[in-house]
Amino acid sequence: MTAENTTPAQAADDLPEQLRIRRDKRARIIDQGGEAYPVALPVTHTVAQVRAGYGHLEPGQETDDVAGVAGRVVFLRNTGKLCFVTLQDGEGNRLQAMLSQAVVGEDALAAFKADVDLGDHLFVHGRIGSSRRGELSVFADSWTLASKSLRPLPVLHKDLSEESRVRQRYVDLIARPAARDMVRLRANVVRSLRENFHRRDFVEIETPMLQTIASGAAARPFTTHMNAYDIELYLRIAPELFLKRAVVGGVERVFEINRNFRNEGADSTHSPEFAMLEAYEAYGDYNTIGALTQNLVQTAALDALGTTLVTLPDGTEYDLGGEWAQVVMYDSLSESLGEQITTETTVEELLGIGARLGLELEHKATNHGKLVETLWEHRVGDHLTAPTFVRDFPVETSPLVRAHRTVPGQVEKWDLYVRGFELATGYSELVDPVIQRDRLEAQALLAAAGDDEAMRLDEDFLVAMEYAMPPSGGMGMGLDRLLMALTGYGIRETILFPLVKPHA
RNA sequence: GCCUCGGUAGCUCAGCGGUUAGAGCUGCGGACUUUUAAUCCGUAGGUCCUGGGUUCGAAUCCCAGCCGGGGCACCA
Repeated sequence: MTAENTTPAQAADDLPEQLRIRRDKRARIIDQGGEAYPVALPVTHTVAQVRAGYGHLEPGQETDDVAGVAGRVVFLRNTGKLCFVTLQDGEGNRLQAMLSQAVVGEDALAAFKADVDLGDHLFVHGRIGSSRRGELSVFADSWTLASKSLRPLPVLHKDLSEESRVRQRYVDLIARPAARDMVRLRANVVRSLRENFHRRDFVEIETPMLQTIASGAAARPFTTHMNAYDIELYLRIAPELFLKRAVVGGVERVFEINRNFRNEGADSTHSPEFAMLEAYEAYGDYNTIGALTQNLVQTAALDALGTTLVTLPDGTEYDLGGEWAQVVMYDSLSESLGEQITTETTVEELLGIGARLGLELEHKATNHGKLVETLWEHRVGDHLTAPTFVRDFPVETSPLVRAHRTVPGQVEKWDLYVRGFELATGYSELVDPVIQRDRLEAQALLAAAGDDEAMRLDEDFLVAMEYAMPPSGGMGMGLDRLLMALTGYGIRETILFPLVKPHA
């Protein structure tokens, strides 16, 4: 044995039996002059190509077509002088190979039995045909180990525990079809969104992740430190203020698909890092950007699922298609409460309503807007399942939105609710730099008073706005949440590698 | 942050004060040339999450902590 090929004895002693045996097999294969990890293999067909080209074969029908195919071993059946092995590709396509002693020879078959385990990558070469039982197969005339797995596969007929799924997604992807599907579904959704934007002549840009002021949303940021300049930096909580700078500079139809970071709670609808789509359209408003959002979601559903009719894991269905419902926040809240709520309703009255409903609202008592939004979420938002635009928000909670064109005290903002969670939000953007400065200064006062989620004042953003931003519609949509809406899974299932606490 | 349920073999789980902690799959040895989670015979594999405590005796009961699921609170 060479030093490179030897597992240190001390480590090997601590290893569970099944891991130790596989390490020993690897070492033995290499010692005997074989390769456990060959650099290249003469692959001529993918598993999918063989299935597509020969799926029609009758049971027992053989061809003279020869293929070299590789895949991960997911089943092994040994009937003595004939072995069956099922190879799986990354998408979950499977193809059987048959190794007969009469074809590969006694030594090659014995080596196959000794060297190949479940989970290994295997290359087989041989004629394509169908077994007597009708299983499409490669009748191997030779085989080669493509990559030796040192760890056993989990049982493939039961799902991994939820913890193992996220901690070892690579295993989850091998074992669970839904995990494989989510990766492709997410990619197809993102592609659909991008292509839709490109068809509309939107320009995709990337704005800073590291920011000296984290603003553009009401959220607590992550902090970090830059050594070269010796300054504290924030991970962005939203791209909004930079996308607006771009609009000021003339990128008048602009979008970004990228990550935001918020240092807050994590649950089935919240992840500390999450993917966000934001888009701004000059000479649009919250109506045009709402229509755009509806089309983006519906087109993504059609492109990725083939339908706007979503079937959830529990079997229930709902439709993302058609014209989405619209409700006005104050009207729907008034209707739900059976009493009129307006921008004139006082904080004391709202607290009284909350108390009658048994809600703890004292920590929200800083202003009218927060109370109205909280009451609305409890009474209306949590129960909205069909996609619904909720329109016209209180001004206090929306410092970046322009005043409603006819209703005093409200702003032209909608939230898009689907299945009880907020999927997207859209504005008629506030472009008056004087009002914008007033709004952010008011937020700064809240921050100074201890509200650590008040929006920060970004002076350079205000200077940019003073160069005049055209009237615009803007929207932001949680990409992970779009996947949730399309699949019914929790946010951590939509993220390939979600943050997981390390074991102690 | 609070409440609640869970953490046992490589994987999925049972056992919930009383012999030496079990099952299925997996592994290892053997039989078998058409299997589909092959079958059959034999066999190995465990800091029972961690640390304290109670007890003649703890995987099991109590306390503290770590990690995870669900719910509440906060947030998108």
